[in-house]
Amino acid sequence: MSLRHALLGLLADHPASGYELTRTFEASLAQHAWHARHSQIYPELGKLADEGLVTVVGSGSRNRRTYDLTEDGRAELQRWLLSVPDSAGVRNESVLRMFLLPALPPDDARTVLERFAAEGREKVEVLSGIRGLDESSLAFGQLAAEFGLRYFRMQVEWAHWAIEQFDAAGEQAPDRGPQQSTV
Amino acid sequence: MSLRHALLGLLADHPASGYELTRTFEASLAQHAWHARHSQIYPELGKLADEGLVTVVGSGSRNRRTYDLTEDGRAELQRWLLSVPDSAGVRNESVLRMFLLPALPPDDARTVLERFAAEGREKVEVLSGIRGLDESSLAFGQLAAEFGLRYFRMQVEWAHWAIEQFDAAGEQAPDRGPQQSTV
DNA sequence: TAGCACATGTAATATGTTACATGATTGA
DNA sequence: TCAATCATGTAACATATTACATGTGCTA
Repeated sequence: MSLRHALLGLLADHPASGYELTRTFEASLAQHAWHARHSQIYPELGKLADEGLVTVVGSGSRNRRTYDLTEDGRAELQRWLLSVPDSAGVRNESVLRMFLLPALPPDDARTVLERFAAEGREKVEVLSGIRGLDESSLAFGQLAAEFGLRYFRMQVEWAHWAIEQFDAAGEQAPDRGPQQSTV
Repeated sequence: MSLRHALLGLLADHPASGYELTRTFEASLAQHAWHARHSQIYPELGKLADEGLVTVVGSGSRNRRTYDLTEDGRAELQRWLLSVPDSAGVRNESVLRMFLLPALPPDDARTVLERFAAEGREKVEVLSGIRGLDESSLAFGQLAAEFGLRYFRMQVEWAHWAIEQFDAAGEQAPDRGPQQSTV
């Protein structure tokens, strides 16, 4: 039930439409926190409205409706934020791939690790630009951007460390001859 | 379809039963990579066996069956590891909570951040002990442990940074008086 | 002989993805 | 007027969780 709390949390920042919320998910939450598509967001907003946790505060052209938190919604959000999470239930396909790399021939593993490091460097560059753009208020976007920056720096450093490990493992077994790639 | 690749990846390390795989998920993958329960693992092993990607290589008491990769299974695993992932689809409830903290009164946000930092410190301590225990081979467990160590150090540092931000935001608006907690 | 860890299985429910569907508004 | 973006909705399917269900082997 994290989707509904994610929606409540975004609406706590400012009222928004389903469309805006969908784009905020893509831009801000999807990377490290929570991923959701519009096909899940629109029905959930409907349910939240039925339950009185959000309410429609405006409508525009193209059937656009703007939602805001109700008092009940804010209370539920705060209750959830202060509660102690029971279990994580983390899902991260990139990290899963990295953990399973020993199943590849070392040369291929290195190739994938280089790719992982390069992706991290690119993300760091993008996020370095974003940081500090809006210093006026402490919004969730700033917390997310700083987390992302630190995360991707860690990703790059870990990948370098992992490449060293594969190199060292290769040197310890030089009798196996040059490693054959499967690609 | 990452679950099946996670299973193939674990079996690439060594043959295992559904029960062992379930425990490896809990101990090694669930934290950062992929979470799965036995109720999902057993049926998926059955499907993988039907499709010829894994095979039963032994059975013990209590209906225990040990699975191993087939050649097809290894090929599929390597194909997947070398393919470029399309979209992440990340899910991490702890991080989601942290990003939404601005919805709390600053005092409560700080409390939750302290909790987050403390959790990170504990994990770092545990993982510092694990690291270097099995230096003989480069197994996925070592990649995961090192990633975890670096991740939780980052978590602690980010939490400290975030606490500073909340403190600074509080000082910029001292006219609002002492912040009232909702708890 | 009781309690715990081992070991597997499945049904009902909830959540999430993919694909299909529709149409308005804006800017080149 | 064409393409892109805005804006929402839903049905079919896939994946994941929770709860229920059964029994074995070990050890104190």
